Amino acid sequence: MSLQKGILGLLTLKPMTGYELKSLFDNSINYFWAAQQSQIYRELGALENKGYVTSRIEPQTGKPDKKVYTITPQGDEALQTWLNTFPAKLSMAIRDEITLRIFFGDRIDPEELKFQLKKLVKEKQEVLEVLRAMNEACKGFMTDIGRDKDAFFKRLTIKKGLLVFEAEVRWAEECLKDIEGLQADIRDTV
Amino acid sequence: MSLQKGILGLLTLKPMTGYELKSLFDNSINYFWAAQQSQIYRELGALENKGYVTSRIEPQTGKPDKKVYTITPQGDEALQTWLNTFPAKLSMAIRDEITLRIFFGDRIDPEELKFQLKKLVKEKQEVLEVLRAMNEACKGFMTDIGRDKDAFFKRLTIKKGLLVFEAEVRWAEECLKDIEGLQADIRDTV
DNA sequence: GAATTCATGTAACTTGTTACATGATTTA
DNA sequence: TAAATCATGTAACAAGTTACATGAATTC
Repeated sequence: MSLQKGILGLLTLKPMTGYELKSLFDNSINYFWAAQQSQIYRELGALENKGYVTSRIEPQTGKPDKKVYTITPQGDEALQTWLNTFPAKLSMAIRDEITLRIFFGDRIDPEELKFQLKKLVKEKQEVLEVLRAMNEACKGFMTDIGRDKDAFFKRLTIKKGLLVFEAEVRWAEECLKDIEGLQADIRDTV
Repeated sequence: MSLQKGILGLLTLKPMTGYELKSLFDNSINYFWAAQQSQIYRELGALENKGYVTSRIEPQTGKPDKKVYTITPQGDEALQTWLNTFPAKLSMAIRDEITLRIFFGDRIDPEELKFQLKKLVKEKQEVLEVLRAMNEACKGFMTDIGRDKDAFFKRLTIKKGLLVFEAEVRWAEECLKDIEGLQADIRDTV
């Protein structure tokens, strides 16, 4: 359901094709809501069946035809209803594979583990750089606070990514240090 | 797939029933890997088909019969293979509903938003308290470091929960402050 | 007397993932 | 010439969610 609401929300910005939606997901909200392209097309179909979006085909020359989706008043209302009704439990189920592996870390070669943790740090730091750039870009629209409420909320979500990913990087770095300590201890006791 | 590996990993501790596995998931690794009871039974069936676990029925008096699952050498090997082969991308797709809602926060009543954020803080802080207790409990097994490698890795995962959830609480609290600031600004400019 | 714990599961459904298929244009 | 971009989707499968069904024993 939430993916449908995410699509509706993005369509309030402007009418878009499935393809454009996919790249918007990837470039703006991917760090807190990921979506596959096949899922987007599927959900767009479902939304059209419900009358929450309409589509029109725009022929193009040289490029494939576009199918542009527009949110309807009913779609807008459905989005608003969803926004007004928070679920009983806000924190969702987590599935974090790297942590699961580390839980069974005594069965993994420490060197391999360290290699993977370093890779994780690199991955997360790349996202952090993007988020920092996004944050700076948002500041521009924030000069008169309270005016651009939209940029205000976008920045809150960016801040979430920054704080959480920074915590993850810090964790991975502490893990690296601890594992090295463990290795040194094992060498000493032999 | 990972859920199956999680089940296999927990079964290395001791043979267990689906019911016991569910409560182990809930009480120990829930904060980084959640599982539904119906999913656990389904995956246990799949694991049995693959020959990764075997089951025997233990009759009980007064209580329903138990079906105790034991990991097989093949299951152990499958787990080991999985632990040795890390995926190309370590960070998994995130779906974080509260952040999605805040992204469209300009369409939500600020008072409602604040109420929900406070609820989120409370939820997360409850988990944090459990994690802190778990962390203290683990310390007991850590007096001679390097010995109890198992407790060592369990603590690393606890640390992840602590750092990430603390970051989330900090974020929610900053959000609350920022939203109050926004409300004050709006009052002033009217 | 109602709710919780213990213990099994099934059924129906919704979401998410991976791979495939098509085909022109542009960039490296 | 190979890869990436633009643009549509389908098919098959894997994983996750919600609700239902049964039933004794225990606790509030």
